[in-house]
Amino acid sequence: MNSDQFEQSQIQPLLDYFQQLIPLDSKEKQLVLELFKPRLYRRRQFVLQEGDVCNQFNFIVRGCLRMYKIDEKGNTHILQFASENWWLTNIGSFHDRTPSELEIDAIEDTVVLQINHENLLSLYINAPKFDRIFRVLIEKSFVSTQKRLLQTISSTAEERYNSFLASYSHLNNRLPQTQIASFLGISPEFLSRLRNKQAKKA
Amino acid sequence: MNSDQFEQSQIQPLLDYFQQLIPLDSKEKQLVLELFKPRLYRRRQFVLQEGDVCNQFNFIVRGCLRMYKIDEKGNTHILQFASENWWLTNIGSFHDRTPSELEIDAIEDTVVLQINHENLLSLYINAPKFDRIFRVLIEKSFVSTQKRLLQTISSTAEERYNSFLASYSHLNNRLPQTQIASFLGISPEFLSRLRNKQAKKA
DNA sequence: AACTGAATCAAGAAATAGTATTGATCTAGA
DNA sequence: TCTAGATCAATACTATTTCTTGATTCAGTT
Repeated sequence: MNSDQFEQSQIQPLLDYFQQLIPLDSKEKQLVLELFKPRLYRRRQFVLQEGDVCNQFNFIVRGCLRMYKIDEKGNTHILQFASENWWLTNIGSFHDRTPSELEIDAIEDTVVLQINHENLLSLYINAPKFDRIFRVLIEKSFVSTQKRLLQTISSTAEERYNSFLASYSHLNNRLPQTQIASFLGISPEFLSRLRNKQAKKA
Repeated sequence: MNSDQFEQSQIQPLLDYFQQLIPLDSKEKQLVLELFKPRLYRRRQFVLQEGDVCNQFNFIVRGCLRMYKIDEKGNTHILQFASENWWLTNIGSFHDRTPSELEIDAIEDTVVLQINHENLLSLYINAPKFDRIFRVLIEKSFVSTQKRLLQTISSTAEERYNSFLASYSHLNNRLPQTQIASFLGISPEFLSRLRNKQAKKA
């Protein structure tokens, strides 16, 4: 498979995604084809390192990324997972062109379609419909972050785990327990016990 | 260990290295301290990815890096290993500011001291002695590449393996056999048989 | 004071991924 | 037609990652 075929075969999920929000005309499709580039990240590979300016907006075709912060004690706190058909970027760093405090890396081998800052601006200029599309998609992410914050400040670990299950059931068996624990803000051991408890109940 | 202490403790091998070639005065040492930055790469982490411009000149403090090319069939061919007290950079890409066809990644967790393109130029301007130092060190690498090329076009796999042993005996037990095979340009299975054969002889 | 929801630490166990070996078969070039 | 090597498949071995469990601790409830 040469790299052109690779691009062809990977771009479709993104076109479908846009199409579902607002139909695109052929000029717009063409722009997407030109400006989004596929890229493979291997497990554990960094997509964004602390201190670098985030220059990419990523659409996940397959695999799974995580965005997280490492605190002074060296503990990692996962802000967000992103798997198939989700977006991930450090939008603060991307927008303001400031060094990122967050890191992004791949939990599994992951194929993304990415557009860099410059090309995204050019996309907005050449096809203003994408202003709306990106507004909508950012709203979606924003809302889901709000929900999660609310969960976090109002629930016990078990409740948070259950709502993780409700929203991300497809990731529950796919991700190592340590990652889920770090997303929920509990210790891996405690998550192990929660799971055990629930298994016995059922 | 805070990051200052980390820098302090890691820079010495590089100062020793330079010192051995040509003694440095304190201003020059100071420049080295300011312009070279320590960095840790974890096993499998990329130092340079295909398509990016190589912007760093790396001195290996500990660990091991490899520079390689992935061909159209997906096979990887290792051009060079670099372990303690060696240098590694894609000098073509670094010098011409062109996208790299080669990749560099870490075979082991590796600490390097790196200087970027801009800072290296500034080092040459502020301390012309480094023109000579870097000329010497690049000559060394050049000569060893020539030797290897000559080996490659003139010897059997077994001879090449033996001369790998002669030059890199410290890496023989440290690197996975697959990596050595890819360096020698043979299949891992065949290397296994070569080793077996030599073990029986002895 | 006792209970609950958690954390931390240590030790093993289980699962997975990475690496090496071996035999069988195939191939290109001297 | 030899020889130096590749390729494929199966198995074995090793190392790393992940999970589980018990013991202990701790800070806020009740």
